Amino acid sequence: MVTLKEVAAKAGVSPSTASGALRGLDFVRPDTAERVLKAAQELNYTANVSARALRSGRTGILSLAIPTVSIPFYSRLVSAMETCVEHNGYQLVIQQTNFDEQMERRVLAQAEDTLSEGLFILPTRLGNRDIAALTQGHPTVLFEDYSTDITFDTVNAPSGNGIAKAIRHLAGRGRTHICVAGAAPVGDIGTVTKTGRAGGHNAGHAATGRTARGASAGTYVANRAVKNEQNSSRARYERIDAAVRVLDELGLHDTSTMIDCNWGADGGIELAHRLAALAKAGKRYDAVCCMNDDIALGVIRGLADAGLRVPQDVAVTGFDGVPQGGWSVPTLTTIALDYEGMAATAVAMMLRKFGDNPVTLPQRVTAGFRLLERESTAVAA
Amino acid sequence: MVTLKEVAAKAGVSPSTASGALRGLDFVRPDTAERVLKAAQELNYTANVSARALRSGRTGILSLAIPTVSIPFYSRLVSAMETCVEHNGYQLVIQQTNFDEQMERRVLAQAEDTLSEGLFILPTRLGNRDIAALTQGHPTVLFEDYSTDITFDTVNAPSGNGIAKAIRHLAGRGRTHICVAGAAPVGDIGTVTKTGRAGGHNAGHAATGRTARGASAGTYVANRAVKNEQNSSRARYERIDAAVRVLDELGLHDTSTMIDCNWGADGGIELAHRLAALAKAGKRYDAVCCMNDDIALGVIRGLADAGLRVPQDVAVTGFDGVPQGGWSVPTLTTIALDYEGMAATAVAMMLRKFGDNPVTLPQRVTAGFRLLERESTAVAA
DNA sequence: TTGAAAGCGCTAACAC
DNA sequence: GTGTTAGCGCTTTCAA
Repeated sequence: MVTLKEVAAKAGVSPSTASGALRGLDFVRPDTAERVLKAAQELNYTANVSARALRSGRTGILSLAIPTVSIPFYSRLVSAMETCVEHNGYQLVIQQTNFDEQMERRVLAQAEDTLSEGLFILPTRLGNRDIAALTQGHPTVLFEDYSTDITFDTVNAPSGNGIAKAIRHLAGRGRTHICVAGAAPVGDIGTVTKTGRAGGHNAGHAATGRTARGASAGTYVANRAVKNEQNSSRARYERIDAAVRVLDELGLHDTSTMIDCNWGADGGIELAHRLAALAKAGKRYDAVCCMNDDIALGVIRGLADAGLRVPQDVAVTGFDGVPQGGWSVPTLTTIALDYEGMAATAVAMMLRKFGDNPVTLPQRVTAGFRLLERESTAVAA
Repeated sequence: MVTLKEVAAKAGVSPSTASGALRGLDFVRPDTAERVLKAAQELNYTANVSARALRSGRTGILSLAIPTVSIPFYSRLVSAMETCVEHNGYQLVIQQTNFDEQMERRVLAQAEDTLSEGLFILPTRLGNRDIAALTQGHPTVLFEDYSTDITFDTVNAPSGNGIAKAIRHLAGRGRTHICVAGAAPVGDIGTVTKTGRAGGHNAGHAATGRTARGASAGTYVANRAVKNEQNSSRARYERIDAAVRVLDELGLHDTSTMIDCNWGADGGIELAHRLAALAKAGKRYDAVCCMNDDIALGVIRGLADAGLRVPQDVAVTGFDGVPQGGWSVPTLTTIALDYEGMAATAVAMMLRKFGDNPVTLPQRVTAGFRLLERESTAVAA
């Protein structure tokens, strides 16, 4: 390995001058700088990053902990994050936590022990009390934190507003019997937290056919305590809240229902089968508002199994705007998220911490979104 | 930040002893070690990774350069790689090259300038001559390199064998007019390299309706020179080769065809529309063998547009075994890859370089696969 | 078994 | 402008 010292020697200057020249600092005379550059070139010199890191305290690495990269929502987020981080001159380490509490703990606990200068994490099992305890002041930015306190800089998907928009869209299409898929009715909240797992493997068990009645906004609010105590899948609650409120507002709570399911295609398929069975039994729903695109794609698949047509018999909406919804049969109406915007905001929040500006209080930013109207809701009831 | 020196002071020993104790070296007396550990605990000491890296030369970081993480094949691979790398005590940096030659160059050129101890790269634009020049001996493992020389340790998908299996499967289902989607006939190879882009944005333009006749194995082999010179999408050629050979062997080259398209769902959709037009004109194909799952999902979508039924009218196969094929309508018959196996092999190849074992010659490993029979080929012609 | 001393390669004060 | 000097925090000889 060729060192700075050798370059300096070859260029006939001191290491510090060489250092300055190589970093383009302007205290070096142009011709000197050129000589150094030439020497470096000839020796094929490349700075030792570890040494630089030790000296400067900057490693140029940020890390991102998400459940997995193989679920479309997360891979879109990772993709946007990598691009954004790279544009800011950093590299991105990824860590998959697999919806597992221990892995989330480990990532947080080891954050300080790592070359990483800062951690982005999308927690699914840990509350921000735990996170604060583990993170010990290490620069941290959260994704999808909906807790009542804002203790960390956070970037959230527009869960509430998005779901509201989707439901209004369905209602606007004349749908009156809406099944909210992936959200349990209030009475089941405890159950949700026990079995619920975004994209996970537990069989979703739901209080099928219950109407949202008992889950009116008022009732639900009373359950917030439970919600904060049990820190499972967070976006879920935000979306349930919104769904309940909008259904109430539209006067659809008697005809509609909320059914829990896994937040993956498997969950959607299963739920669709259950819906088909209900239809046979005379209880028809003419729309399914899914808590994410994977569920929605599964629902479309499951309805096809049962010979129910989308959108003629049942309209379906998703949430996230993952690419796959653009070429499913039928294509999926969804709430498209601004991934690039989310990434840009999160990275900006992180870099702000490194500057020597005064420290500001943590903020929570909700990403922009738009309703992507496609085939799965193209027909009015 | 609390340093080793402080821990040593608190424990009443020297830094070197403390260092040994913390790393569990056995020259330290047990009770001394315990004292050090206790001190470290109390001070909440955590070793400075940069310093350790500088001293030891080991950063514990590996990096993976792939076109993008938002295409399912790549995200599955990234997911498997992250898990595997983590199990081996390393962290994974990802870098998206976006099917762009300059980005691939940059990643390779900067590899040495990075905290990363080794680079995994799936090149799409660079030949391994270029790669060798840029990589300068930095530990490197390739994915998807099919060039004639084996100059790097490489892990490949079973492109040839996989496509062959898919085509045999279609033939076994009585399909005789097979369209190979995503592969241009020989005459167009030059064109492919100009416009072809895995998952990219160029509109695929194809010599529609040409049969594979002119593209028999013999003819094709003559074009290998071109193939090696132009290092675009590599898996492509391997798969074309196999397709041509098997179609020949099955006596289906007169009735079949090869049509180029983008390696994304958009390409598949477009191609399906073209196929539908051909069908109207009396030229029917009863099967489409796609070079990857994204194309296949697009083809299914595009055929639906035209009212052609899958699998009754047209059978469709994919390649890669991405999760989405498991819940499409219909579900997709595909060549499922062993992602975990690919990752394990690639990581083992990398770690072997770090050991002090004798250096062996580079190897090329082809991953295992199996045919996943699903609905898209469930009916015989 | 422990400690002192010497760096790993670089950057940042400070002097010249 | 440039060189000298002094570390960043750790590991690793080598002596004691």
